[in-house]
Amino acid sequence: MAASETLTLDSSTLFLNSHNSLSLRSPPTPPALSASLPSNHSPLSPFPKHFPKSKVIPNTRFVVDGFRYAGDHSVSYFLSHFHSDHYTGLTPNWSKGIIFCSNVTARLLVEVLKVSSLFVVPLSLSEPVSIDGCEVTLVDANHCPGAVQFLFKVPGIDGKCERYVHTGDFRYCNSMKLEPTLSEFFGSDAIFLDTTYCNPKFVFPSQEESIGYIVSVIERIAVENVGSLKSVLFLVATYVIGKERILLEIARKCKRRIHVDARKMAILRILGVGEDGVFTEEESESDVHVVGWNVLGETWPYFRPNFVKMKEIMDERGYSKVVGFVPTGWTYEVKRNKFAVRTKDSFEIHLVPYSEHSNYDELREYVKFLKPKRVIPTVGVDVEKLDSKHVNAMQKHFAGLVDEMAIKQEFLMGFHFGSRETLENVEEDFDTVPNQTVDHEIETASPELKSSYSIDQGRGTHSSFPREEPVSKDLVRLNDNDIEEILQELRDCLPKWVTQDQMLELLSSSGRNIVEAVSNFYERETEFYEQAIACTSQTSLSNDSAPLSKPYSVKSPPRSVNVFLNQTYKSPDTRHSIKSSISPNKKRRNLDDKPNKKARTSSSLESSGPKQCRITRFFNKLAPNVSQGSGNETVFEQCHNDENLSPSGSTKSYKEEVDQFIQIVNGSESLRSYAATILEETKGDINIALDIYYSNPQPNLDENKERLKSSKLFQAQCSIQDCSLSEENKLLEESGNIEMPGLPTKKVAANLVSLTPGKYSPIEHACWKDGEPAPYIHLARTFDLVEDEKGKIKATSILCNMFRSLLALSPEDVLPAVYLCTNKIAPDHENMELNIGGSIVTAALEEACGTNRSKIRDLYNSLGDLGDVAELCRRTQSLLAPPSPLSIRGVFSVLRKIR
DNA sequence: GCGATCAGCT
DNA sequence: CACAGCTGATCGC
Repeated sequence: MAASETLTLDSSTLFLNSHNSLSLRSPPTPPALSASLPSNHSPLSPFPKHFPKSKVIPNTRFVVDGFRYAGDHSVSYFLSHFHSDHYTGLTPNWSKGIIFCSNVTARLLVEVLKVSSLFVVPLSLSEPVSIDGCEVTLVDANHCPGAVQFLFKVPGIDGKCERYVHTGDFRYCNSMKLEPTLSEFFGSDAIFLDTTYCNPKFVFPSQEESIGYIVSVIERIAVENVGSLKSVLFLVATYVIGKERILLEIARKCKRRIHVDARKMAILRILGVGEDGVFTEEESESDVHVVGWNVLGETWPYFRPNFVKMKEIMDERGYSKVVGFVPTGWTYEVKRNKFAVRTKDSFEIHLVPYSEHSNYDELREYVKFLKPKRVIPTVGVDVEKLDSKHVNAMQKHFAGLVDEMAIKQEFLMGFHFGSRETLENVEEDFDTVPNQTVDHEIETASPELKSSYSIDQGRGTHSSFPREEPVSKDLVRLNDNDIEEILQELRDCLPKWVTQDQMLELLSSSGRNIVEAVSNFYERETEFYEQAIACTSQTSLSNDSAPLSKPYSVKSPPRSVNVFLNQTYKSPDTRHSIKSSISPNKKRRNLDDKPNKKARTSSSLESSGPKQCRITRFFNKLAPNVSQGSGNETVFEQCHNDENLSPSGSTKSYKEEVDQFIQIVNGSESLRSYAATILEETKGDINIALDIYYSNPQPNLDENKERLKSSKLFQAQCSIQDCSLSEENKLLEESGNIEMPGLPTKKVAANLVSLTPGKYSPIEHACWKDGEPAPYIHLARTFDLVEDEKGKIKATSILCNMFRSLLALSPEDVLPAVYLCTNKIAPDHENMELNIGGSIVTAALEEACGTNRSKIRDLYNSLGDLGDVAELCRRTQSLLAPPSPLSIRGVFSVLRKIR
């Protein structure tokens, strides 16, 4: 097969052929078999409701290591490696589907487990094949011989290709970074990860170190006993498949043959290791003998040596000393260069940590390398039940390494799409999976496909599956009508000022995926907006995108399209948090007279957008580096420090900031003194200064200045930033009803939300108006209060009030708000965990939505954390808002409104 | 009676 | 604390 060609397989065809061959071979077909054989016109049945998520690849019928769950729902099975906990369900009578695996595993299946080769399809490493319209690649897993990881490219809903990595059992090693195919899986939709040792407490050295230790012990003891012939017996405990490397390395480095029993020898032959005679079945030819796993002692729950057995063996085989090695998965007793040793009389047992699973750091390294959208643990969780608590706990270990923005965005999208989700509702999409009915295959099935081994050779055809990256840049292959249709769709979803060129760019960089294109647009809306301004010099713009509709002009160098096309749209350099200037590190830096110009510049430019960011905007923002927060500091302490650190000396000119400010707003020098005043007030914080400026669009300077100074709102804003809530409240209580044109928030005391539920009016006491998107400040205030609140009942009530306002005024924002509550929260509180439990949020929702606890509990148990929230919000929405059609346009118009 | 599954043990 | 795998009891069709 030429390298450029891709073998194309179809599991249904293979399956039917195998069955035909089977019945030809043994004419009296067992009734059970014919019953289980799918009829020609019945499609595969849907996956069972509670099919383990970690064993099925979304949007396919591919089942990985899930033979015990085999059934009529699939004929495409994958086996990552030959360990019984992964192949349980497979028997010599297996006939429920085609098994795809590595060559080595295929041989083991056929020769050891006696599975019919008709159902086994071996695949080569690193050679993509097309199976059922999906591209599948096997790469080595550095586990036991034959163990592979599976890489899947699955055609997605909008012609976009979804990518999944299933590691099987694996131990990460650096050479994986060199695997060329793997580079196509950066940012995969999910990685199914072997989380066996996903906990920092499991520490073990590299395999090389462990092997080195064993070798050194053998050599040392051999030298010590050099006088006496054949006196010391070395025993190495292994299991059936795995840890062969230890044996090979002992043989190589100690220049010894290794004795194994006949059974082990047969396996080794199948594995193709030790062909050059390193292994022998003759005891007398070696003083290194392989023994079964539990011969030297029981390993669980803790190691208990079996010296009795060792003595038996010693006497049997005529030695005077026995040294055993137990290569256990890990040991807690790893001291510096010392492994645990148990000795008695002339026996010693060395417990050697030798793992064929990744350790904690390696897992994180791999996830960091691939930066997937999700991590799906395959081990250590009860895969049968979707115990989301466990899964979530596991996933926490990878926070910051996964593409969190993508997850959040997807999550929001899923919400707007209703049930159309990728991972959560996998089974609902099974009926629509293409090419997966068995009916038409019978005609296309080639009669010569008697043995699936033969398939491997002959029938390679060009794959219809696109080989290029999902982010395809050519639109050439589409005809004009298609393009126009897509553009129209996009036009409906985007603000009017977006140009056709910009839309084409978006489409191109999103692989023609409209959903993604729109997402990307909102990611980069500021840049696009600037481009539009630069190109058209318009000052008055369409008013259908709320945040950008205000006619303020932005003077900024027109950015060339290429500049940011060449950037990843999530590049940290271009996506600064809108509030990043108050994140602890930066703020301190600024006050230390070491302003980070770059950071300030970009964050200021960022803030040239809306004055009051929306709740939903959070999801547009780059995930902050989680390690950056010190963790224990609260915002309150932080701000306190700031005040101490910024005495009157802060009247220093802020010249750079003023320059920036003027450049951002419109460049007129007449603004200079005004700008300087605001910046002085805001201690040089351009973000706030801009907020203030834009909240007073008519700069009658002196008057404005005075107004600003006395503006309770301004002070309130500052104090929100500074987190001195009591001050703010006092000011707000004194304040009248000064109208602030263009400012979305009403002047409402920050602490109203802490009123008792009876006294709190969700509409009157909210800080924004009906129909408007909810502002962050709503959450920020609530979180401030809740954080300070010790009493659970009070905290619940505060949150409850918060949700009541959201439900009443901006129901669309409920979900983001819940999400923010249960995870990271508003920008002001970036890098802080809200110090409340999910139960309080639940209780608040319960009260706010009028649901009862058991319903929420049920949802929580059946759907998991995110699902629970999404479902809850869906229900809440259906109760409190008129049901909206879940069309794509509806979705985006909703999104547009939110933003 | 048979295969699938599980507890218990190595 | 969860590395693999065997065996015999039990379940269920």
